[in-house]
Amino acid sequence: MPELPEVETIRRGLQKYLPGSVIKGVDIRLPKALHGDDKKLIGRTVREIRRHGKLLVFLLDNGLVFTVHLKMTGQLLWQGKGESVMGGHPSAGYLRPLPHEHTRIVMEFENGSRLFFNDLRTFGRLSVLTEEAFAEQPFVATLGPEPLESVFTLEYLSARLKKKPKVAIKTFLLDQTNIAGIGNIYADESCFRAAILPMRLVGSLNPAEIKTLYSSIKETLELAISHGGSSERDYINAIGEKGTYLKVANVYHRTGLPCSRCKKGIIERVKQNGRSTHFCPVCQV
DNA sequence: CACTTGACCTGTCCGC
DNA sequence: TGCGGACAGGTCAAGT
Repeated sequence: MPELPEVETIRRGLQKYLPGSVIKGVDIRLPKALHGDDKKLIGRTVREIRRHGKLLVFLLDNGLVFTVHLKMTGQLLWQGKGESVMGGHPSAGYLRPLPHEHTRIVMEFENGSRLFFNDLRTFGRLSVLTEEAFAEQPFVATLGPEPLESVFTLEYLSARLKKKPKVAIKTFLLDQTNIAGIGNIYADESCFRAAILPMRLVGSLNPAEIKTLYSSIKETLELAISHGGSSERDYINAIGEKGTYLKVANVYHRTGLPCSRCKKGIIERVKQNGRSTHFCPVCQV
């Protein structure tokens, strides 16, 4: 489900409400959804919520963290004491009281608020570990730079692209060790913004195109965050609201519709690495 | 070594 | 209406 803009939207919501809350209990309704020792969470205070790519990291006191990866259909919903934030599922197009049958973990806090982890497809995970163990996780240790932070420079992107000339541009963008947080929607949308075909090989990019791709990635992600992300079916933020990016999307889920830029092309969809790739065959070259 | 495919799951949607 | 197959935001292991 969620890519950088969606996870960042959830993070901002949680960061507003959660810090200072003390964990009182953890109800694990699907055992495999939690890795590590949940008993260590009891009595800990949530200090801060960070994001590394698509991974949410909850910093607790005493050097402990818990992480949440939502994978395809995960949701994190915060409910204040006595409030009734509803959990969307799915595609149903309506919200239901929490917990419901796709609620995998419920965290209860001393102040009466609760955090619900819903996940239809059960790919998502909550992990409890020390800060050191977290940093050593292969996925974290090899994660590429945050595309909206200063570490992600044009020079970095150029150098990294030069190392993988034979892979398709979209494949490069989806590889989390190159750049953190880009998924299928924003890979396609970034390529459209850059007017570059996603299936082209990295080695075919000239310096001007690399520069355009660089700014397109940043602009696309910033625009998506400003829309609160994309709600295709399952995604809702920490308080149950949908994101509106798909209303301004140019190619994702617009197969067969006219191109918003050149007005001539009809958006096409092809399979690339087993996933859908959307593009305008006329103005993306 | 680098790249591709299948597996992990549940659910929806489309065509016949 | 029923049924089979394709497809869905991600990542990892296994295979080529």
